[in-house]
Amino acid sequence: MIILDYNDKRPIYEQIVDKMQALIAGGVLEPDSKLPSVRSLAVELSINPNTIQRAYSELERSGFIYSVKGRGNFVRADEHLKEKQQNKLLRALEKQLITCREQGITRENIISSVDKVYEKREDSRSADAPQGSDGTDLHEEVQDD
Amino acid sequence: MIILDYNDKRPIYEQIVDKMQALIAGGVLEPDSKLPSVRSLAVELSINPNTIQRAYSELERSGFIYSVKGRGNFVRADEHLKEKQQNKLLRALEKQLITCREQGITRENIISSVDKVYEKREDSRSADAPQGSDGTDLHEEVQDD
Amino acid sequence: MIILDYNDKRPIYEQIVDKMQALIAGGVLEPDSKLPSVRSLAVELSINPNTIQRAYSELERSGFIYSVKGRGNFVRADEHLKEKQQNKLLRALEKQLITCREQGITRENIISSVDKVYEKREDSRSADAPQGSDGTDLHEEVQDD
Amino acid sequence: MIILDYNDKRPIYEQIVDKMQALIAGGVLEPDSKLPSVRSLAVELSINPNTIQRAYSELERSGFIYSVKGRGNFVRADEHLKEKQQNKLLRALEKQLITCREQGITRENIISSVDKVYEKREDSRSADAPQGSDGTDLHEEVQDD
DNA sequence: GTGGTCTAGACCACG
DNA sequence: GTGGTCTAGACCACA
Repeated sequence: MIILDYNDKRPIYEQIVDKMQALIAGGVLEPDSKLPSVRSLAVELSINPNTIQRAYSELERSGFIYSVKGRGNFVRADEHLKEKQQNKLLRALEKQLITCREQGITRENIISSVDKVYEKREDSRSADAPQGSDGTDLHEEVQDD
Repeated sequence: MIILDYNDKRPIYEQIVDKMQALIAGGVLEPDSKLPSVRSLAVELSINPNTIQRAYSELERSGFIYSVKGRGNFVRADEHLKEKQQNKLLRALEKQLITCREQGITRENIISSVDKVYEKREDSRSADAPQGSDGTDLHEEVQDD
Repeated sequence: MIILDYNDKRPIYEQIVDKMQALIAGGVLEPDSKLPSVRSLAVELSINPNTIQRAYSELERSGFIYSVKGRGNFVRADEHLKEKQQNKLLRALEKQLITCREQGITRENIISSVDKVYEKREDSRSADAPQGSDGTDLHEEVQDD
Repeated sequence: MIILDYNDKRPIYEQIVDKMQALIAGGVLEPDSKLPSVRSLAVELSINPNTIQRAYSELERSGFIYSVKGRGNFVRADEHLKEKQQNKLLRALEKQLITCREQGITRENIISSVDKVYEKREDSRSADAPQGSDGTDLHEEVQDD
């Protein structure tokens, strides 16, 4: 379910947080369902339990999960999570759009990119998945040159 | 010309690199014009000269400037620089668009954001600046929750 | 009678202890009346009997109940219980008041909060409940930021 | 400046966070002043640097400080911090007041406690300290019995 | 078994 | 020297 990318500059715990947020906001993980335990996920990803612990702490802090001592970590039931998540993404997108605009990229260029991304999906969606679901790479890094 | 933001998570040298790249690609710094010396810029920004040196090295590596031993650093005359820069931005944008799509954001939502960013500017552009100019914060940070 | 809050950071057994203490000190549970058995309460709350056992042990230790082997757990008849409970609350309140004072909060601010809490209740009390009754969450958690 | 209480149930990092928040919101630590480095404070308190790191992370997350890699941690300049901090305390106080009210404690009892705390200070203030400053124990624990 | 905290020691990026 | 991440291993409280 979660694939770590050691070439990614972002820390491991952050990669986990992002994937989990996407999975939760995307509805793949249902409210009140139990997440893998800290130790078991650590074994599964072959990383240190402390790193999982940190990821889970972040997720709890940001309201995606709640943890009960002695029982485990559970997906928080919050109707507005998906909406919040989407707003966050849109705000981030707008910041990037401003940069594009400032560098002289035209609105047409942008729309063209949007279409490229969305039309590709439109094709595969009907034959493939019910809705955006699997690829969950938030904030992916971009090579500098 | 360059304003450092210590609240920004990105390292100082990277802020400088991004700013310079924007200034060069945007045409504010003209081809073959001389950049401030490492030492003077370090004084001006009151930071460590090593940091400036690193930024200049990065800029040289990515082809935005060239350095002449004993004379200084100069803006590279490259017709395709602007284009390369824009392509880089568009590729980054598309990655984020994919994430948006995967989280269930509709094409309409995206277009709406695009319009928000571009319409606002259309107004000010005619009265203000000929083209993308100063506000050039790439990769700007976004609050997590 | 008892509602567990799994979002609450406090351990389950402590939530039970606090609730019981409030019910007993508030007179809802009368002296010498029998508490639900460990097993039945565990079933009712669908939690581990060990947890109930621990809560009851704590209650016995702090003098709120007494247990008779083979017969069950009973509310202790102690005239001073209510008073002790109130003193405990007042001492806790004073500790927090000291913190408030140290952070520059004025006596007027405090009084204003006191009035907010007590006036609201004055209205509802006559039409509602004879005295402090159920909502009895000690140490309730407060969002950090 | 910071005294750890190993008898306190609260984790060490949280004790540090609370003290620091009090010191910052109380104006003892001035905006943009540098905090002790992670390592040096660890030595001073004779605890592990990781623990300090965690405390500082929490402080940054909650907006009290900002950190610059390679330079250190600095007090954030935020006019509203003190206000926010006081509001947080007042909200926590009100929760506790509700509990008091529910346990039958009268408004008079409360006021009496408030006066006890504030009058005592009024005496010592004129002869002692200019304003609430030194004692900085937020959320202090209260014995159960 | 679960989560949570802490230590000891290491490595990296930044300035 | 600074902060930040990660590992390994330990201990505790809770259910």
